[in-house]
Amino acid sequence: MKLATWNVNSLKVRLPHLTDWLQAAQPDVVCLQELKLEDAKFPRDELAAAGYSAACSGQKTYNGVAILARTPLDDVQTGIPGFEDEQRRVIAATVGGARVVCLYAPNGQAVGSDKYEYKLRWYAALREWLGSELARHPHLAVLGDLNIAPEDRDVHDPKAWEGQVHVSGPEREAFRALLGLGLKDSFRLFEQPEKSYSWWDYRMMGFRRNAGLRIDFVLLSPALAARCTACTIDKAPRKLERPSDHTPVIAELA
DNA sequence: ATGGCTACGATCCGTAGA
Repeated sequence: MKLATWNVNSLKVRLPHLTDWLQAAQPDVVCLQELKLEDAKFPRDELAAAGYSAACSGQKTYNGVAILARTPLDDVQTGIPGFEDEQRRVIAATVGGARVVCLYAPNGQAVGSDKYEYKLRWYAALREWLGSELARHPHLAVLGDLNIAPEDRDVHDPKAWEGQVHVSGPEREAFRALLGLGLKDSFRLFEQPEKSYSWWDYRMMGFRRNAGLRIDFVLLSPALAARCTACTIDKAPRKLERPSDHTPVIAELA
């Protein structure tokens, strides 16, 4: 079983890339972020033709998340229970015996800003919720754009980024708190190439210079981590014309 | 030099992303 996550940065613009990639990569479950479209405009028919059913929680212009699967999606839930939020950042569903949580974490804009405080509050609520989800669902997979680079090796230029949003101490603590629940960063279960990233700035030829961050993750509960045989970053879609600034991350489960 | 792209929804520029 292949589980993947991809921040597509506009599903409308990236739909051709997505359908080509589904064909090439053959994932079983795909978590998408930054759809930037309302549910009424979700391309359900095109994705069904590609062999995927979908659950989505979209909004105009900003945010928006979806889960695609080759098999039916059950018990779909949106948002973090008890955390009031207009922004569509969270969707969960049961698929193939696993509980799958798809996340688009807040960006945070700048350390100390209102958006940064919102990011930390969002993470505090997320941690509480995922703790109870882990107790309820031993087979839990948490995928998405977490907008935190957890360690310096996940940052192309740690000196330049020091103290900035995405790498600040409180953000890294929030990430570690998820691992503290028992979730495993599946990418780090395996030998990986140095300077592996999942996002590159559109500006300054970020991709060509490999000036990136690793901010997209497949986190697995202990039971699923034990079944994980690989986790890879697929850079192919980032090389296309008009790419998303993020590229897919894929975990394989035996 | 705090910019540089890209998407969006509004106009021919502002907001947001990371």
